[in-house]
Amino acid sequence: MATQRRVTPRKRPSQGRSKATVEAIVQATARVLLKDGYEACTTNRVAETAGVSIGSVYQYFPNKESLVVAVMEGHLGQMQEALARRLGELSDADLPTVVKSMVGGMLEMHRIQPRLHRVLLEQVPRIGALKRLHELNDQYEPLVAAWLEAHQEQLELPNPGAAAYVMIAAVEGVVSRVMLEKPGWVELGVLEPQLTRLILGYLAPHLVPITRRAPSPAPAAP
Amino acid sequence: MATQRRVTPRKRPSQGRSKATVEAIVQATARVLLKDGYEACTTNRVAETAGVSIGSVYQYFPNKESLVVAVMEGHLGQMQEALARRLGELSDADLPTVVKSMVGGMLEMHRIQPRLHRVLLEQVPRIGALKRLHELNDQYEPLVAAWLEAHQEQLELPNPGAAAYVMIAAVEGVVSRVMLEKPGWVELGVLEPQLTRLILGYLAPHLVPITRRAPSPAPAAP
Amino acid sequence: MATQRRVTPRKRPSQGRSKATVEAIVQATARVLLKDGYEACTTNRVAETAGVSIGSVYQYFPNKESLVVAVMEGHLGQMQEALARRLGELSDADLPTVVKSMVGGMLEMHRIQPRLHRVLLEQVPRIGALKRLHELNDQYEPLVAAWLEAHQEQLELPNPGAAAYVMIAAVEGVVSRVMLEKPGWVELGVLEPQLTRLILGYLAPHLVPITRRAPSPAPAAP
Amino acid sequence: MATQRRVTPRKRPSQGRSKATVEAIVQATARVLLKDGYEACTTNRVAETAGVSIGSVYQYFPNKESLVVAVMEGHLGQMQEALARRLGELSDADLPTVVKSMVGGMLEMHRIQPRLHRVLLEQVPRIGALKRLHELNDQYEPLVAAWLEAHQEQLELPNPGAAAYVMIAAVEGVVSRVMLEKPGWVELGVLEPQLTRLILGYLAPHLVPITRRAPSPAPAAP
DNA sequence: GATGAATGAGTTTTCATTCAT
DNA sequence: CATGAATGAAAACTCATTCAT
Repeated sequence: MATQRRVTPRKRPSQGRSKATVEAIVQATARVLLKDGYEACTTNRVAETAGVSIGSVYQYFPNKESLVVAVMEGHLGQMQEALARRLGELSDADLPTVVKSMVGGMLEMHRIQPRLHRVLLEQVPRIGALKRLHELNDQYEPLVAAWLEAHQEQLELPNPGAAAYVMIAAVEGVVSRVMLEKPGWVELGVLEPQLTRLILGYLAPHLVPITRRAPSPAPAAP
Repeated sequence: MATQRRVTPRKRPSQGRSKATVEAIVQATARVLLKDGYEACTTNRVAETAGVSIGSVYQYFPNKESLVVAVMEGHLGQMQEALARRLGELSDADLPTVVKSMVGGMLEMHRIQPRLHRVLLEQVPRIGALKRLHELNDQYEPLVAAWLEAHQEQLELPNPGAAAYVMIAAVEGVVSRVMLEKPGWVELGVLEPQLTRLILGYLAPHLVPITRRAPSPAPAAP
Repeated sequence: MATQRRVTPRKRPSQGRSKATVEAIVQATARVLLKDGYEACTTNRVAETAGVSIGSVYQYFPNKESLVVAVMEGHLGQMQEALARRLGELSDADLPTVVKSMVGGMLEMHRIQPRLHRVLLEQVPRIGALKRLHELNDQYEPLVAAWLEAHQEQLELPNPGAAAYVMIAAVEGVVSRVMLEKPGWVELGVLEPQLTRLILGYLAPHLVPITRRAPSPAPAAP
Repeated sequence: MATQRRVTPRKRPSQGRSKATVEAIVQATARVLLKDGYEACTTNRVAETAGVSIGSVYQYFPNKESLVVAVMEGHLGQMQEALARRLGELSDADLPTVVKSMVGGMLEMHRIQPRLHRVLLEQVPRIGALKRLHELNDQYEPLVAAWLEAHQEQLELPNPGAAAYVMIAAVEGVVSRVMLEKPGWVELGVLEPQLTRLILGYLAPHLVPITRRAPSPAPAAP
């Protein structure tokens, strides 16, 4: 389809000054992406915004794509950390805790630079931000799968192998979309209980507390 | 952020000859997108592939973006139809039928031109394919919501207002991702029961059949 | 410099219907020139404005330039007529009458479609409207020269051969410019006496009436 | 009518190298205009003629029009200077001197690149060369008007407010036209005395020397 | 004659990238 | 290392003109 090319930074900046330059360039790229969109994000504009010459940009980055990739990696790295903080250890946690961790982690990681996230997802071609986001999620599949396996008896899983994957994908899918369409739901706390129920109902329907006549009214979509 | 511009076709073809031309152009665009990716999808290449002159392309489409939009609209239109066929009427269906329709409809609509779908999602900037896909889904929210409301008694919904939305988003999120990462699951019939259980567990956990010791091993991801 | 090409209409319309079509096309050209300027005056737009197909335009006009030339010829023809009406016969007129005729004729001919005149002069390249306008004026040089020669005795002309030319050029130059910069002057009657004096002072300074202390204030430039 | 767009240079050249580039581009534009006319004056041809890449042209000029404007500004600047040299100070000069300065200044400024002048006037659309030329002239109106006012007593002006304008327009009109139609007249010295008489007869007819029976024959128009 | 779909050479313009200073 | 002038391939797009119907 399309030709591959190097997207990794050209050289590691060793000295402090260089490191600052590289940082400035990456931040400038993010800023331009946010302010003007991908199409208007030219290398010259990035250089200008960063306050360096275009030559300096090419000192550290082999091409334009690598600039955007650097921004994406930085952003995904932060998301990764946010998720890791919550999901890091769930070895001996009980089911509600695990579900809560998962849902909470997903929500938290999507609170990081949501506008930049949107631009990376919707506007940047070829970068494969969606794929990388999925991969990020997938890293936790083994962890979740392991826990599920370890607690199989209390669960009602017809297909434990697929469960971790489906569960992660479902939460990520809902959160991701809500962030784009109804960001208010996250802040209002509407989303979290729904997701908790969604996952709990999936893993262990018999443990879902019976909710008779919920008098709580539906929230207005923003 | 970025400036808007017209993406609607320039003029309606009146004669039969020109109608064929327009069709050829749109199909050529899709073909080039698939074969060479978005970046290589230049207007001249589209014209060449369609077997028309570049002038004819601009006779009917104001700019490059409008070409891709036309492809997207055609594709989403087909998806829409596929979903509508299944979800069209669920007024007096029972719960399992409704869930099955939903899940089945989503799966079916994602079977349409999955490679083109992927290109539109991952490579085409600014077009907002993701957004449009979400909008397509959202059209069915009222339908599903109405059904949920009509059958509230047999359900266990703490927040019926959000339920339809979450439910659709979850299924779409999982299906969409599985299509990209594990397309085999769909054909193998792995996904459908999982999604059915996911939604059933969400809407009415007390109705999920108890599955003791499923001896079926997890399928290997392709 | 640039290549010559045919600018005359392709064929004379013989039938009434064709004549109407040609007329419609020429008028449409003028209308588009006025409304949108030369750059936006494309053949297709002219055809559309005229309510005929582009093919019909090329039935009667060999190329775009001939369209604009036709407009110019029509316009200059009208100017020509206006001037001719005044300058047609001055054989036995006296000096003030001749000068008045000249100045009046120039003023009158510049009252014809001044906005179209401006567009033709300022925007249309290659057509040579300025040159044609000069040529139009120059047609009257022999007439004026003959009169001057016939009345040499009462004049004070050091170079009667040049006088007609200079005189015409001066009046045309002033009128033309005033039309662009201070059109109000023409209507207010400011210009005519000045031009009369200019020419009379040139041809026969001793005949200029002595104007002591003109208390009339200067008119405000619009 | 037509949309405005930027015609000013894009960036000021800072280094010596780029200053030479800009100069080469402007000169090349003038050369191409002269040699091939406006229609054939494409940006690529200008770049080629200047010996720079097309990219360098767009580094300093936002579009084609701005190139031609730069040429026009340069040309008008030179004209301006030529006129200023003569008209700069006429505070305490006497009438014949002032008239001579005016006429001489106009003639001199029209000796500057007459062929380029013609191309700019006749071929270049939208640039408004005629208007700018008028504006250039008009700058001197106050100067001339002030002088006229200061010497009102010795003049015979029915409308001093209009006099300066009419006078300038008349001379410019004649000179401009003679340059196009009878350039020889300027060199042969035919024009200057005629214009002097024209203006003198306008401002102070009683001061025009009586010319009896000029035996000099009229020169043949080239 | 009339139509308007089709043409395609030719233009302007952009922008990632290089490299002399 | 930093600079920014210079590059030029390549893209989008226009519009006068032709010609089959």
